[in-house]
Amino acid sequence: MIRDLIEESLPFFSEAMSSLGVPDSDWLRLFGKATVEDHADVALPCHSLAKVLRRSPADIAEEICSLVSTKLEEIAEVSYIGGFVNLKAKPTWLSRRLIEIHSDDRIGVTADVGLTYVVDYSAPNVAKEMHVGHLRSTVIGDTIVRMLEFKGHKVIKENHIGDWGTPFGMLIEHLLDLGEDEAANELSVGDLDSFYKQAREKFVSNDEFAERSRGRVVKLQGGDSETLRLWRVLVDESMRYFNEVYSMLGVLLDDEDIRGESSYQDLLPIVVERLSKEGILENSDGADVVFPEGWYNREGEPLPMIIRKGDGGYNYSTSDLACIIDRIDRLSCDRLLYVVGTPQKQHFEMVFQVATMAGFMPDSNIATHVNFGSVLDTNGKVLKSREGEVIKLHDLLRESINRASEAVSKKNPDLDDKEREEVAKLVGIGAVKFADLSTERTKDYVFDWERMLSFDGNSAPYLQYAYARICSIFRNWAGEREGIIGSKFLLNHPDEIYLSRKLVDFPSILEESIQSFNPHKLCIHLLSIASSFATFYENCKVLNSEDENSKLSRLSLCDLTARQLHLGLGLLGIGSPERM
RNA sequence: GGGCGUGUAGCAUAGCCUGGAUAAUGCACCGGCCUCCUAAGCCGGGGACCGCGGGUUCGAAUCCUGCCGCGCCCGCCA
Repeated sequence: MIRDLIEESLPFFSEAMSSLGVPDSDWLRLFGKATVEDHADVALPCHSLAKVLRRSPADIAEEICSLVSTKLEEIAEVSYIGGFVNLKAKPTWLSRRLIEIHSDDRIGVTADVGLTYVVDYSAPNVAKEMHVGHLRSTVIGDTIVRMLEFKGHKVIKENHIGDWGTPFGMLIEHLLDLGEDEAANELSVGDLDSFYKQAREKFVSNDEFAERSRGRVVKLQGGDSETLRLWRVLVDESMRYFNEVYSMLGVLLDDEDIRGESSYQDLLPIVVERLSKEGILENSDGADVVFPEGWYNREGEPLPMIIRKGDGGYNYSTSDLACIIDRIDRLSCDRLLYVVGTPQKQHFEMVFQVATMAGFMPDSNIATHVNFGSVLDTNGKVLKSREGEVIKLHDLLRESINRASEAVSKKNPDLDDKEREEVAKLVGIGAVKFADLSTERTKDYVFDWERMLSFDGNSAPYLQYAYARICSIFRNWAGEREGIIGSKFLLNHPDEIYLSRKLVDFPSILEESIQSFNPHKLCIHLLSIASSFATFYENCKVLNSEDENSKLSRLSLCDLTARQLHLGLGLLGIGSPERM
C-alpha cells in the first residue's frame, strides 16, 4: 500500500514542491513510509528544508499540506504536525485497492519473468543424525523454493548430501564388524548417531580398525564393486531415515533432488584441468591450489584454496567448484542459492570468487550464499552434534505433534480421531517451522524446546487459528463464498480500516520477503494481519452485522484475510486447517 | 594477530540496508472480558541509560569511529 500511495500522490507533491522552489533532490528522498503508524501511512519530514527555504519546518509543512490536500482528496487525508506532512490513506482509496486485490487470483502479487534457480539446501550427512541445524537449512530452503516458484521461476532443488569422503572408510568397516543385517537394523531405527560414534570411537582407539578404514577409503575411491555395494547400503538406510523426517516436516524434497557429493567425483579431475588451463593452478607444498585475490592467512601470506591435496585426494572446495560447473552447464541455471550456515561464509565467498576467476561462472549468473545463524543452547553455546545429548529432529517433531494433539482434544473435543491427528500434525509441525522462519535468518538463534513448541503468541498456531475462525464464519453463513468477490468494501469502523491497511500491504511485503530471501518478513506481516483480524473480529460483527452491505463487506474482509493467511502459510510450508 | 558477525525490557525477538515523531511484538507478571460468528483469542497496565564512549546531522537503535562482551572463520576435515 505504501508503495502505491507514494506513487499516486507523488505528482501532486512534485507540483507543490516546485511551486515552492524546492528541487527534487532536496525532498524526494525524504518522502516515504511514515515511521509511526498511528500518525500516517506516508510522511514528508520538512526539517531539512528549513535551511533552504529559510522558514521553520512547521511553516513549510503547513504550506505543503494546504497545497496538496484538496488534490489528494480521492487518495489520502493530509495533515501536518511538528514539521511533518502526513498522509493517511482514505477508506475509499483502501476500498478500491482491496477490490483489485480481492478479485485477483494472485491477491495482488505479480509473477516475474521466470529465471532458473538452483537451490542447494538441507544436505544431511549419511550415517549421521539430522539435527536442528539441518532443520534450519531444510525449512528455510523449502520456503525459498516455494516462494520462488510462486513468483514464476523455475526452481531446481538440490540436496547435496554428505555421502562421500574419508569417514566412509570407517563407516563401512564398522558396518562389516556389526554384520550387514544388524547394521541395517540399527540404521533403520534412526539411531544414526550412535552408529557414527561407535565407528569414530573404534577409529581413534583401535589401530587395526583405523588401518582397515584407510584401506577401505582407497577401495571406495577406486570403485571396488563390493565396497560400493556396502556404501550403497549405508546411503540407502540413511536416506530412508531422512525421508521419514522430510515426510513428517512436509517439505518438497524427495529422492529426485538428491545429488550427493559422490555424484561429482567424475567432475573433479575436470575442475583441476580447467583451472590448470586457465593458468591459475599452483603447486604449494605438494598440493594443487588456487590463490584467490584478497585472502590472507594468519601470517599475512596469500591464502590458498586447496584443490587437490598432497596425497592426491580432492577437497570440498573442489567439489563445490564441480557443483558450479554442473549447475551452470548441465542445468543452465541463472541463479545459484546455497542455504548453508554462516560459518561457511568465507568458504563460499572464496569458491564464488574462484569460479568467476576461472570462468566457470559468467557474470550473468549470480551465486548467493543464503546464510543462517547457528543454533545455540540456552546458555548461548553452539549446539554441537559431536558431544552431549543431541536433540533428534525426529523426536522434536514427534513431541510437537503430540502436544498439538493434546491441545486439539482439549480445545476442540468435537473433532474425530482422524481429523484431530491431521490437525495436530499441521499445528505441531507448523509451530516448529515458524519458530525457525520468523526470526532474521542470519542471526544465531537460541534453541528453546518450550518456546519452539509454544502454541500461543507469535506462532504458527496463532495464524492457523485466525484462519480456522474465518472458515468457521463461512461454514455458518448460508451464502456462496465465491460469490462475494467483487462486492464493495465499506470501511467505517477503525478496526476495519486498520485490517484493510494490513491486507493492502501484503503484496509488496511478500515481494520484499522473496527478493531478499528473508522469510521472516512475511512471517512478521502475517502476524500483524492475524492480530488486526483478531481485533476486528472481536469488535465487528460479521454475520450479525446491521445491514446486508456491511455484512458482505465484512465477509469480503474475512475472505481476503483468509486467502492471505493461507497463501502466506503455504509459502512457509505450513498447512492451514479449516478447523482446529 | 587478521577478518566477518552480533549486543534492543526478566526472557525471546522485530526495527538497522534506505536516519525522522511516543523504540514494536510475543512469553512471563498485574487487572479486566466467554447467555453473542472458535477465549489457541480480545482489552488495559507495569517493565528499555537500544553494550559503553566519541563523531557526522536540524535529528542517531539506525551512518562513521574507538573500546568492551560474545560467536564464527583464518592451508591439506566437510
